[in-house]
Amino acid sequence: MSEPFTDIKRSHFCGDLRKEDIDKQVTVMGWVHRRRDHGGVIFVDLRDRRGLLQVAFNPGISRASLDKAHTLRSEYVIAVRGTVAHRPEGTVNPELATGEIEVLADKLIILNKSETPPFEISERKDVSESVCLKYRYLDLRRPSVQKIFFTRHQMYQVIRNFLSNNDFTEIETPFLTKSTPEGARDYLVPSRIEPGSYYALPQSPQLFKQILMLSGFDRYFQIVKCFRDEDLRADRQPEFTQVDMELSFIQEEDIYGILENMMKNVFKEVLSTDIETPFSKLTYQDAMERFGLDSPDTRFPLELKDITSAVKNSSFKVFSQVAEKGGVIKGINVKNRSGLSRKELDDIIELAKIHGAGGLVWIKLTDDGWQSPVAKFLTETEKSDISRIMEAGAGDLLLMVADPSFNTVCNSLGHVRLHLVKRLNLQPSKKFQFTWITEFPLLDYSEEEKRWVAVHHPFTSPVEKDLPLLESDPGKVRARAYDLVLNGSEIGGGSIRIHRQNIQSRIFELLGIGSQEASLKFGFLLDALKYGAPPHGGIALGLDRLIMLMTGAESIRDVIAFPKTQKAACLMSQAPSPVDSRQLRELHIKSTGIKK
RNA sequence: GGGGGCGUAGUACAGUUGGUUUAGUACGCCGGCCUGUCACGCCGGAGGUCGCGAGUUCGAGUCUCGUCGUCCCCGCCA
Repeated sequence: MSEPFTDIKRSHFCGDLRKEDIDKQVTVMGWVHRRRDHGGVIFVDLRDRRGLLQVAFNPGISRASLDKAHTLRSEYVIAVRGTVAHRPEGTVNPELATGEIEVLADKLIILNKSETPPFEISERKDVSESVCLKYRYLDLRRPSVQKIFFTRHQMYQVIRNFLSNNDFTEIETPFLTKSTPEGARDYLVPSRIEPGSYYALPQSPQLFKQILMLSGFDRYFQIVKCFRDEDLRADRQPEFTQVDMELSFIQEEDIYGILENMMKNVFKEVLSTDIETPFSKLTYQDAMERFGLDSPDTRFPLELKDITSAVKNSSFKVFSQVAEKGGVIKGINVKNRSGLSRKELDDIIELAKIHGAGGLVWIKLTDDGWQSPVAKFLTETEKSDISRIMEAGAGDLLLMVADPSFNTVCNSLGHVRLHLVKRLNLQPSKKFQFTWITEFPLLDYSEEEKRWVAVHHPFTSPVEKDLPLLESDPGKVRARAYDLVLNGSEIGGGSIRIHRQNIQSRIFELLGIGSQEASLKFGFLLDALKYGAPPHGGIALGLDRLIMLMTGAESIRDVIAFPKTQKAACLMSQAPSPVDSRQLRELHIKSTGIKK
């Protein structure tokens, strides 16, 4: 029978009591973590958000409480009054922070009972993720799970304090906003008042934060949810949190400096870790050339080398034909790994193919010479050129990819590289390696849409001296855009924006967005730009990913209190779900879906 | 949209070439015993739509097809 909660007040958290509290009368409240019933004496591990505390029920202290304690079960919510006592000789538990003491209970109140939970609230997690997510409220009771959210909270506080102390103002922007072209698919919200019209949930507060700069706030930030209706990944959720910021009268270096200081603070305050500043910088081009990816993990060697010049005339047709088409041949030298098995090589080839490569050529440099399916095609000159470029010697394993597309070569080898890092269990040179990726291309030609599309977004400023290339060679124009990469994960990105209307018009023209369409889609920003826009720029960091890296979480779901599955469903609330037909009528919506 | 993995008591798993009993094991749960345990211990007990639906077969947890859920990846997404 659960009892009323009156005339009783908690005096301490369970996890906070120490031997300094011995002889104190305390009242603690929490959940029955575990009960050990010895008949004549009962121990209960009582859990609250601060930790575990052993409560002893002893007939010498209170017969009534002991009798009542027999009825306790896992996850009952109880209040216990008692005296803090040193544990008897030999019964101290060094595993517990409170292990030197226990509370001798003289009063027990059962505040609430619990059904047997579907799984133990234990740190030995042998429960599948979908069961955890269905009962997320129980999963969240685990101390290790709670710890992530305490850490996350702490990170928020450091960020807010830092930015506030640096003249940033936190301003909220609308969630019910306007759908914009470009970028990700929007989540739409139908308008009840305006039939056939829709709001979109923001993919980011991009346009609004630029407007705030035009309004003269000078520095803005917001810790804010963003929404993107795209397929999920281990590090992608449909709604996620960014710290979004925008600054006026600044250049790239100003933003780098502020972010570096902010991250220094975050890591110091939250993890007591000193990180190195300024962060290293890599141009997009160098990142691709050396690491194959635009979010390179630079903590490991195994860099890509370009061997096009060495094999462009090779009698191995795959190489020579790719070179003829203007493609490249790149390779990785895996030092002292010529002993890798056929199976492992096959896995690597398969991985390269998944990432777009037609295939992958391997060469084992053994003491008996070059062992490879393509060895017989290579001349001695070609071999020595390859060896020179790749700094290869006996015992090494060379992996090469050739493709007409530079990006395909880099991307596939970049992923092969990461696979090798994991497979060979290479140790990172640093725990946290931040890198700025700079000089992204402004535009990318979309074969699918047959037009140029913005790599970052359409308001990103081109590099001033590349402006003449806008019309002549758009693919060569560099953007004043930058990404922040931590240990091979992109955790943020931003750019200096276009604040001059004539340049914005040229960009829209390139993107095939007519002036009519432009004013329809984001006319308010274009209008605003006419009224004295200061030079401005900003950045946004994905806080879910950042906290993942800080806590070592394997999945983004681990750092979100109520995450969604890969099909964007919430297993706890059962969202999304069908709605009443009356709701649809009010919203002037008729579903064409055929979910049985 | 595509490729791959997984799905068996509350939970985590085992289940052989398709044929051994009533589909097992551990934890949890229920009952009993137990005054120093701490993943307490001992004795006993209950608990199964083998995800769902077809098919092959004398016979399916096991094979085939479909479907649903979940995870990883490609495309997509900064």
